[in-house]
Amino acid sequence: MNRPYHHGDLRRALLAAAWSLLDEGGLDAITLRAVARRASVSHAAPHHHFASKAALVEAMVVQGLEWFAGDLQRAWDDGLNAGQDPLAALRDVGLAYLRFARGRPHVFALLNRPELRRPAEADSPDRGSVVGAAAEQAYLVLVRGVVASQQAGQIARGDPAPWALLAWSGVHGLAMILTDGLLDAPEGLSADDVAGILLDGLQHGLAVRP
Amino acid sequence: MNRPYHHGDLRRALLAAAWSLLDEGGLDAITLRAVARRASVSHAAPHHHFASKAALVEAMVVQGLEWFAGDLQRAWDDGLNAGQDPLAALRDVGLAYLRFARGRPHVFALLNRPELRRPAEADSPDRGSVVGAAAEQAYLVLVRGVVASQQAGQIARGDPAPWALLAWSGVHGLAMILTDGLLDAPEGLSADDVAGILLDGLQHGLAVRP
DNA sequence: TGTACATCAGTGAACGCGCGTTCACTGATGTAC
DNA sequence: TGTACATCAGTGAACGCGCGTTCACTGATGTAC
Repeated sequence: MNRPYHHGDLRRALLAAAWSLLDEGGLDAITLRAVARRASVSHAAPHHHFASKAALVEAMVVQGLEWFAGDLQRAWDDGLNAGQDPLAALRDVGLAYLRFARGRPHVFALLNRPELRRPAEADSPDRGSVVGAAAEQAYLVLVRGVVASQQAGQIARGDPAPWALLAWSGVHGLAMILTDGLLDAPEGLSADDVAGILLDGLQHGLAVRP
Repeated sequence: MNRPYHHGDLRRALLAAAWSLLDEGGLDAITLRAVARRASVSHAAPHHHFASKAALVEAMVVQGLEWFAGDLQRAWDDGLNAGQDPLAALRDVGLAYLRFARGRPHVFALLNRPELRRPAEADSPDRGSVVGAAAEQAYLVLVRGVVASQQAGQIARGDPAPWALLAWSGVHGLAMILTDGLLDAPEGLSADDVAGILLDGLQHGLAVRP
């Protein structure tokens, strides 16, 4: 292959290389040198596109959060478009959450590394807020779902935050258990079964009590 | 201080040093050299007590799981001894879970590193099972609580595993959120408030529906 | 259309760093007699 | 109670490793005229 001296789109290629390394070996597998190697470029080349390793990882966190929030939003929209009531659509958001975590466990784990979501040093004062804004998008999908369910009379009125937190905790906890967790899934149950059980339980927990 | 040439209890001192490093800086702060430094010993000394860094970390995981399971068991016993019904005692187990996670977030995170709970290589074939047995102790506290609640008529009969999973997911998810998570706690709520809300929600989700 | 030149985006050698591990060693301890 | 000696538990120097980063460089590209 007759590669020109200039790559043309190295920044994108470096990110792609980093994602594939992450999927294969987790965060520890990401080093600037490995990324450069996989992109078939000298190990100093990435510095023209990312000022430091931290900058590369930050770009990944932001992109990962966008994917994640996008998946959740899409599940919500699709549910409503299919004529579901808000609580059922919210359940689909939970399923999308679990599907994301199971489909790309290392990406999911990356998004849950708190030290990557805080400004590391004074050299990037706005880092926390950029990342924080991306994370907020995901949370807002959930809160909007809770509010819509309240308006439809399916969840008790009042501050939606506690309900959103309950739902998020349950789904997040199960996602951790399935990908990372202390527990194995109970014998004889598939991950989908388990997800269904959890979401049923949450739905009962959230539903207005007659 | 007139330290003798032989330390006397270096293995224990090394573990203590490793725990304090973990609490201060997380898993990445644990290196054999740093542990030796903190124990005021040359950096080759730990090899007389731990064959490798992995062996040290494994010892920590086992000890951490024992602490964790012990806290849960104690909460359950104390609840029953105080005359509570099983579901209320189970709620106290959840509180103990959250208290452990918040009190020693890096220890909690350590217990949730799946790569540390699997045998790393063929050189320790029984490693997974030693660690797994420790983890199982914690889970069994929960399952026993669910079974007792079922016998008391507070949770619907049948396979306790799904209920245990629901409870574990909710508490585990909240623990992750409070220590590591994507979300901040809702404004104006303390972590204890949030824990109370979650546990109320779970209790409603678990309770037999009249 | 051609040419001069600034800028961009790579290369490859080199830096210092902390790491886990190995090694020959030595001082301290405990035991047999 | 002494003494010889094996064993234990440290020391400190050295190893190779991969890392992030820096540097002087050079080939490719785009632009002004």
